[in-house]
Amino acid sequence: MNRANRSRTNLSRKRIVRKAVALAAKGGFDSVSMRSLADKLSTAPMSLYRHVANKEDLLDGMVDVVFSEMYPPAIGGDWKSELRKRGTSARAALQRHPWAIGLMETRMHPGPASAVHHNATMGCLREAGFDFRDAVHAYNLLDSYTYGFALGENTIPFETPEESAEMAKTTVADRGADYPYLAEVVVELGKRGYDYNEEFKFGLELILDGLEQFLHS
Amino acid sequence: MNRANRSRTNLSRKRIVRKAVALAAKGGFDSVSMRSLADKLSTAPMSLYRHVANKEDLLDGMVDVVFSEMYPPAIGGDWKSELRKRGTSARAALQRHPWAIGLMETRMHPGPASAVHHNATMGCLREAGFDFRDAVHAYNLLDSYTYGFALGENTIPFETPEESAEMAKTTVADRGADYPYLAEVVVELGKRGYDYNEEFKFGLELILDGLEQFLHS
DNA sequence: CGTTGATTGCGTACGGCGTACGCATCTGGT
DNA sequence: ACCAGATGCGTACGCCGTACGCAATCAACG
Repeated sequence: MNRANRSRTNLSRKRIVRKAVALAAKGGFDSVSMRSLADKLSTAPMSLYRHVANKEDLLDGMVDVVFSEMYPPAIGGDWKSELRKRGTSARAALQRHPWAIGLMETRMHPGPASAVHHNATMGCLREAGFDFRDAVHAYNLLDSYTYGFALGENTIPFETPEESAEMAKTTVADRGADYPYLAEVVVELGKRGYDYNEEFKFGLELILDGLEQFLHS
Repeated sequence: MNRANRSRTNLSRKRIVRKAVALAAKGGFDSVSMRSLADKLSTAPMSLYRHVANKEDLLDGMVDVVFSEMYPPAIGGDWKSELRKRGTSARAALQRHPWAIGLMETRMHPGPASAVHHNATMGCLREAGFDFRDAVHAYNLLDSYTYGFALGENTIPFETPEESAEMAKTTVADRGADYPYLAEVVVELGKRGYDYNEEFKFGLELILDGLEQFLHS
């Protein structure tokens, strides 16, 4: 009766995945449960399973959304600047979707956007002159750095000044004298904070320069 | 009656944390629940809470075990070789304890081993000649790479040949022609597999060389 | 020795989770 | 008008973390 006139094809994989990403953005990754997601879509939990095999499959979809937001480097262009753009946009995407970091490289069934992206990046490296093995090396290096940086950036224990201060106390106060270098970090970083953009750029540039030298050697 | 003669102080934070790490090693991270852990310790779930504030606190303890297994670089030694040793042992530790990767940088209450380790690493960089800001840059670069690499290494979708083959099919078979570079990766890697040691070494060496150049510029 | 107060272990219970299973309802093709 | 397949959903099971409070034990003291 009530739901009788609800048009039947309101639900779809796409709509579900979209809402899941939105929900994760608003309430954090843990707030994405099949139950809460169903609520948000004004439907029942088990209804979702007609469009999504299981939660793992849902995560596959969510991850692919993130991949679709990363710039796919042009194959055959200026590899260094293309990969710089890729790195920057990848970090930005992971910053927008922190929940994705631990999932990106874990998927058993990569979606279409993932395929496009990986193909473009690998192609960019190969056409830049790296042979297969070195391209894999370079790819791994770039991605490890990017994901690792995002991991640190988005899960840093002190986000607010007061949390930082609290941590400074519990970490350092008692035993600060024993760990002078660590104390310096906590104090200094609490004072001026981080510029993550500059931080990321430093590493990315160093790696790209290193790869260029490697390529011409 | 039955348990009356059970010596009372069998349980302790240390024993609990140890068992938790062992359990994670054997059955995977998800198998570490307060219930299963209590089982392994022949006690009741709620008994654990006398020695551990909550599950988060338990994770803090587990993470500190992993930190304690990483080589703390000597402050004032040959920074490059010290950091190479540190990097190698850090990766090894994360390989032994894959469940830790996503947790290491997230802890709000770092344990003693964590403090020692971070202090040593930061000290090694400062005494190598990096000023504070650059030392932070270098530290972030090294750790991002290490954690990112471990993340990829330990969660790679294809571990067994058959899984690799299955993934090759679903990823590439239909649409392989559209993604030639990706197809190459799947096929080649399925054929000869990975040498993670060499893979990690490539990036670590490139980064250390880059840092050295940066230091002398 | 007896008493007492603190420490430690645990039984019960609550509200969440993912999802197997099967029925109810709607829709499009004949 | 009918039926077959697609779609939505109600119920139920076995997990999870943990709040709460009682029971058993041990340490200290009179």
